[in-house]
Amino acid sequence: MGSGRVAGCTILHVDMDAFFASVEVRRRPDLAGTPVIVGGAGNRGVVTSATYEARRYGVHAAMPTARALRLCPTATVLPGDMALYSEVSRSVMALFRSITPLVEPLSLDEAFLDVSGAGRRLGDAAEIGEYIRARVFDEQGITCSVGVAGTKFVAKLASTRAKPDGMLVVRPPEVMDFLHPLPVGALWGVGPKTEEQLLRLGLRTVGDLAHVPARTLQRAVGATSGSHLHELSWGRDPRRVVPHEPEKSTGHEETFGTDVDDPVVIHRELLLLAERTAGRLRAGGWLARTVSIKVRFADFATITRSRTLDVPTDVGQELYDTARALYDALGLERARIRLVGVRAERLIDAGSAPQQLELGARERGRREAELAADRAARRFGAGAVRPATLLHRSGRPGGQGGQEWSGQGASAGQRARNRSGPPVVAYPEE
DNA sequence: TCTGGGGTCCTCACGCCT
DNA sequence: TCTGAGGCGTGAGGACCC
Repeated sequence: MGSGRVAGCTILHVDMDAFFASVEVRRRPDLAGTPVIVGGAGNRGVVTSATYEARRYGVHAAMPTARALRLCPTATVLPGDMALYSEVSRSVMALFRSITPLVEPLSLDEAFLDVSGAGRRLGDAAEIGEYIRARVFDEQGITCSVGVAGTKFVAKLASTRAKPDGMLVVRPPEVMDFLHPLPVGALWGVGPKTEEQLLRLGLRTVGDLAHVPARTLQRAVGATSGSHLHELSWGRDPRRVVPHEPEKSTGHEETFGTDVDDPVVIHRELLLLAERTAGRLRAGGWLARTVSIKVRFADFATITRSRTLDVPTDVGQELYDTARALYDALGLERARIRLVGVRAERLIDAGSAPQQLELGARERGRREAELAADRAARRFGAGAVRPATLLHRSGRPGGQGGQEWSGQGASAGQRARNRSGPPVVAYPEE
């Protein structure tokens, strides 16, 4: 594995190394070579990214920040800057697309590339991998790791093995030698629960799994997952690199700084989350057919409830009305709530959705107000315009301070300046 | 130790319709 | 007219990924 021509290998998996933390170090060179953690700093924050210097202390993503700091007291904790990471991500993805149109982003920091059409121009897949690594470093000042293989799944495992700042090529004849010694948990789709089930069957490695009849696996983990895992264990993965998959859902959720049992606070949070979700729907040009809510209780038990709408919508007030009805139907009497979330599901393209004759003037007026709010937000920043009740929020992280002006019954056209910040306008709720 | 936020996919149960 | 099977949509929950 590693050198020479790479016949049969045209799929690259490119993964930025400790992406968020690396971007922060680029911005603050004084932190180079030191442990840096990006994540929430509050009592309920978790690590989203950590430099390799921090990982040496056992710090990893999804770990509570408080615990990470106990393991690595000298680490610098930074809150994160998604706008900056998105900008770097866009530049990196643009570089990938200059090499091949077949780029499938998986998240901000990783993507699959099918370079079968780029060979004549740039060399074989391994040469293209090294070219990408050099250009990402030259242009962005951060490192990435590359896996090269004949399938997406092996390419992804290869990039993981190559980290940090490396590249691994797995040619088709080498796939079994590469795969079979790996622990079953290395397979895509095997998380802690499935791994536990497989270990109970005595299956520790991918090789163990490959030599068990597919029907045994299907009995253990379900028909679909069982046959899928069996195929993967033999290196079979027919999935192609697909440049664009349409979004299926979008939403927001938020964990309260401390558990909440006040229905007024929860309703207000649902309104905020519904407004944000609707803003995303309008920005993406989607309508939602289904609204779902998520409620997590103090003991971490989590429930979801959903309802399909008669008429698909991108209006925050309509999302909120449904979310609130779903929440109220739970009949929770002062239960202690840790988190609430609102999601818009079963999205359809707003442009292709049939016009609803029953869409009354009231709803249309509301939608126009929210569209005006979107325009104001683009001009003055998120949160410049919002429903009146959200101007008087307190007791939750991210709540707004008292510097703002609330225009009672103001239209989006009415604006006022607070003493130091951007204009803030409120529109009344229905 | 005490668990964020944004997603996707799968399974199962249930009601409705043919 | 009744009944059962199967398809389908919907809703809930769990597992997993980054």
